[in-house]
Order: sequence, then C-alpha cells, then structure tokens
Amino acid sequence: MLMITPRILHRLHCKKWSFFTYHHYSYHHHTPNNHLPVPLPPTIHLSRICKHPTTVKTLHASLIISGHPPDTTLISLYASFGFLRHARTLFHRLPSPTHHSFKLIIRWHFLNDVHSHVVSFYNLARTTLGSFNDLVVFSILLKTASQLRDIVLTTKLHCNILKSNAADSFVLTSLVDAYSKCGKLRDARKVFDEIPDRSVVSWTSMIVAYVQNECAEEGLMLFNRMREGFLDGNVFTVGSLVTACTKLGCLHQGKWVHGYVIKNGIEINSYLATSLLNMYVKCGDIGDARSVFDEFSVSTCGGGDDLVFWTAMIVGYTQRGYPQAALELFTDKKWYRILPNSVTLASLLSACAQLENIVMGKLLHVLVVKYGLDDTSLRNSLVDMYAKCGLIPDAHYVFATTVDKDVVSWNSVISGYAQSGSAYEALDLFNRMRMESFLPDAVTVVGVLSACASVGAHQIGLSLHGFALKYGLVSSSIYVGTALLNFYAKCGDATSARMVFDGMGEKNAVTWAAMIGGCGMQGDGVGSLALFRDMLKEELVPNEVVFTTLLAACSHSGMVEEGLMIFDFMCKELNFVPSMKHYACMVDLLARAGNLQEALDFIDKMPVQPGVGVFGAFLHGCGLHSNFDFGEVAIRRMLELHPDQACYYVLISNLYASDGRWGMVKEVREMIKQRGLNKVPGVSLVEMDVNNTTHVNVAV
DNA sequence: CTAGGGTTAG
Repeated sequence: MLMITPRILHRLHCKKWSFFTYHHYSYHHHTPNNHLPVPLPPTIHLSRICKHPTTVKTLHASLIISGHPPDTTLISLYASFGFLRHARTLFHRLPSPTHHSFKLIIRWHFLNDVHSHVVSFYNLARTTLGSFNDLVVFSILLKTASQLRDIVLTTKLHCNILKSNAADSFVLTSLVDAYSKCGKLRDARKVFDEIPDRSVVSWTSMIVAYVQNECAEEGLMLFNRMREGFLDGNVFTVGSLVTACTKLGCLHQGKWVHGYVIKNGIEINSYLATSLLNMYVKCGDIGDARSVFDEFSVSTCGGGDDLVFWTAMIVGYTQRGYPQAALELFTDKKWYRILPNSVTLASLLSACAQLENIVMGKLLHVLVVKYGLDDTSLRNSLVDMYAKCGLIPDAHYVFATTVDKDVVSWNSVISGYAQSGSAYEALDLFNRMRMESFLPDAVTVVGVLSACASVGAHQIGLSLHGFALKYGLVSSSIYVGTALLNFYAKCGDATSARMVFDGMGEKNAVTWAAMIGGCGMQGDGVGSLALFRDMLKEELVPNEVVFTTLLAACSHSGMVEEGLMIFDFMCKELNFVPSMKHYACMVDLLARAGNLQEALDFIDKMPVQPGVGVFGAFLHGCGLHSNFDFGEVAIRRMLELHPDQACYYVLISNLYASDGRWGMVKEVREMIKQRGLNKVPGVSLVEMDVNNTTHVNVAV
C-alpha cells in the first residue's frame, strides 16, 4: 500500500485541476488555491502517482483491499489510459453518479472519439439527474453532433440549450458549426443572428458554413459585413475566404485575400499555405502556386513537414499537366521525412498514368502495399495506371484481386480495356458487371459506348441508350450524350446521331466535334461546315479536335478550297499551332484530291519534321491516283528520316497493294524480315471511299 | 467554438 504523507497531500491538492477540465472553462471551475481541502477520497491523491497503465490496476486492487468502493477518480484514471470499457463497467456500478462524474465519463469518451457512448451517457445523465445543463457538456455534444453530421442530435441540443437559459456565445457558435456540418445553412444563420456578442470565431464559423455548403459568394459578403464592424479576420477566417475564392474560380479576389494576409500580418500556417497554394493551382498559374510552396517551405523550419501541404503541390502539378514535376517533388530529398498517404499516392499514380511511367508506377504500387493503404479507391487508381501504361494483364490482376469492387473499379477496368483497343473484353466485362448486379453509372455507359463504337456493336449500344434514358443519364451528363452521338456516328447511323445531338441541352466543343465528324463520315462535308458555322454562332471556342474532324470531313468530301480556308482560319485567326494530325489532314486533303505536287510543297513548308501520318496520307493519295513517281519520292524521304520504323514499310506495302502489285508487297515484306523489324499490325481495315471504291489496307 | 490535399470519363 502506498503511503501518503500530509505534505504530499497538500501539494497534490494545490495543483490546478486542469486534468479534469475542458478548454476555456477550466479557469472558472478549478478549486482555488487558498481553500482548505475538504476530505477527498484516497484515489484523488493516488491518481497523481499513476504514470503507467499497470499502476491503475494496482491502485484498484489496493482500493478493494482497503474497502473503498470504486469512485469517479478511479474511473477517470482508467479512461485516461484508454481502458474505456473498464471505465464504463465501473461507472455503471456507481451507487449514485453525480453531475461531475457524468461530465468526466462523457469527456473521456469524446476525447477517444467514441461518439456513440458520448451520446448515450448524455441521455443517461438527463434521465438520471432530471436535467443536465452544463456548458462544457453542451460544447462536447455539439462537437460530436457536428462530427457525426447528426441533425436530430443537433436539433435536440438546440432545444435543451434554449431551455437551460444558460447559452453563451461559445456554445451558440458551436451550434452554428453543428448546423452547418449538417447542411442546415438557414438554421445556422438563425442561431448566428441570435448571438449577442459575436467574436471573430462566430463570424468565421458562419463564413465557413457558407463556404462549405456551396454558397461561397455569401461567405465573402459576410466577411465584408464583418469588416463593417471593424473586426479583422484571423488565420481561420482568411483560410475559408481563400477556399471560397478557389470554389468560385476568382483569382482576383484570392490575390486580394493573399494581400490582406500580408497587410494584417497574419502568420501563415500550413493550413493557410495549403489553401493559398490550392487557390493558385485551381484558378491561377502553377508558377504562383510554386512560389507559395517555396516561400512557405523556406520561411518555416517545420513547415516542410506537412504532408497535406506537400501533397497539395503534387496534386497541383498532376492536375495542371506537369506530371513529371509531381514525380520530381515526390522524390525530392528535401521531403524524404514525409511518408505519402493515400491521397498523395492517388495523385502520383495519375501522374505515372499520364507519363506512362511504368517503373515509377510499379514502385508506387509497392509503396501502396508497404504502407497498408491497399483500399478500393487506390486499387482503382492502380488499375487506371496499369491500363494507361498498356499493361492490361496487370490492370486486370489488380481489378480481379480487389475484394470490395465498386462502380469505379468496374469503370476503370472497362475504360482501360476500351481505350487499349480491347473492345470485346470491355463488353465482356460489362456483361459480368451486370451479372454481379452492379448498377452502371454515366461513366460506365460512356466507356462501354466507346467500345461499342470502335467495333460497331450496334445492338449493345442501342440497349445502353435505353438504359441511359431509363436512369436519366443522358440529360445528367454531357459526356453520355456525346458518347451516344459518337456511337451512332461511328455505326453509320447519322439520323440517330443527329437526333441525340438536337436533343442535348448543353453541348461542348467535343460534342460539336463528334457531330461534325459524324457528318464527315457520311461524306456530308457541307453539313460539317454548316455545323461549324452554327458552333461559332453559339460563341463556342473550337478546340483542336474540332479542326481535325472538320479538315477530315473536307478531305473526304473533296472540299479542298474550304479545307485550306479552315486551316488558314485556325492558324491565323485563332493562333492555333497546328498539330501533326492537322498537318496529316491537310496533306490528306490535297493528296486525296489529286493535288500531289501541292501536297508535297505543303510537306516541304511544314515547320516541323513530318510524322508517319503525314507521309501515310501522301502515300494513300499516290495510291488513289496511281502515281508511283511521287510515291517513291515520299518513300525515299521517309526512309531517310526513320529507316527503322516498321510502320513506314506498312505504308509502302499499302501503296503497292492498292494497285494490285502483290509482287512488290511481297518484296517489302521480305525487306522487313531482313532488317529484323517485327512491328506488324494485326488487323486489316476496310474503308469505303466517297467514290464507292473499296481500298483494302493489307496487314503485312 | 472556427481551417488544408484525390483517384475513374469525351
């Protein structure tokens, strides 16, 4: 048994009771130092000596031996070491639990995030004691309600607080937050308006409520009202203002807030730095984001330790098209102390997918497993990464070994197959998905439709259209409409494509491109041009895909003049830099129409080195017009540029095959074998021309 | 009592 001397007893009692109190209330509730101690149960003194979990049990044992019943302090002690179940059992044995003991047991459960017991002890206290009005407990319960997004509990607490007549601005501010987290903006505002002495925290809580409930603009306006009362925001306030600007895409206002932070000397912590960084990523320049990143990681010694901050920069690079920079930041030695979490890894996997960097991708896979972050959503990212890197078997393996597949799992693997040219496997997976009773969503429909479009699976596409209509996916997503339209166009059903197009409420450049391409495929170049004019009338900015399909449409309809005009318009009026595809389309346009010399001149004038597609188009034209002199010129120049690319030989072979010179085709094939080139395409493609002549591109 | 980062699609 431990011996307690009077000296120890006095010293113990003079200490503040901060151990049992809660935040700002602690100052009002502790026992004043100059009071003589009332006789206290032995556990209060002994509890000070308990520094280790096992000593609690020793204490408990000695209490039993000395005949003392377990009391609140012992229970508290058990709870403080995390033995909550034990604490609960003893609590329920208390002959008459007091207000104070309820308060303690609630607090310990709250600190250990055991929400259900926080609520049940509160209810028990109210039935046992009749009423239970305590500002500390109200704060704890409101925080619990806020975390659980429990509107029933929030409303009940609101009633009890009003009934208790003891509400102060702290509790009301918590109530604003609880209503806000439950998505009840109006109720939050009502409570806010009732707070008599609003602090910066009250204002901030209300601003946060607006920003988090998709009313960012109101949040900014409330900040203006706050400043009318000559109240300045703190680091929390400006943080939510920056988030508001991010959500609204307001770079200008965001910069103003950044200036306000500097002007008011608000110290930037990692939360605010992350918000600012993210604001620049989403509405501004990646360079500005990097400035914030550098400034904060230099100015604060410990600032470089923040995982979320570091991740935000990685995400920024990944989202804004700098995947290489994201990987470099990840491998930067300066940040080696920080371990990535699932958010970091998800973003990095996306960066690898963009770069098709399979080495880093596999390394990240190892990290996912090593850190035990192997959840469904990360597995989905892995599936996507493997698929985009062309490792379909690996993608399928990760998918197949995922225990809790969700819709995204199926979508990722289906889209992966569809985009890597394995349309039939994609369709097969879609069947399996339905057999396993998964409900497809808009993304599924888009993926499967693109598979259908590429192999002309008309029936399946039709049933998907029905499905999409039934579940209202066509009107809900512009992607679904575009995919449907693209599907009908690729299957040669221009009427249905047009019907889908006309029925779509909202259209973007991709939608228009699909429709322009649909007309072009039917040989209706005039229709394509008319659509393009309509598109400009609706003040939509065409993208490079629109011009690619438009030029292809002109080419297929023999509209050389129009094609040249459009190319000019694209380069000179809109300042587009033509891509290799655009050049190929132009050469195709000229060569197909028989203007071979002009096409060759065009190639000579190109500011970049012509690629495969450009020569392919030219050779195709040579074949169409049986002009082998020009064809051989092109062949020689191709061989000079890239003597060891198998695809060129395929083009040459196609040229001879188009004229039925099978002997030459055989010779070229021999040449490929001799040079040890083995990249042989495995499909043959049948294409109908406008002149109704059939060209067969023979696989070599 | 108030605050930060993501992955699937045309």
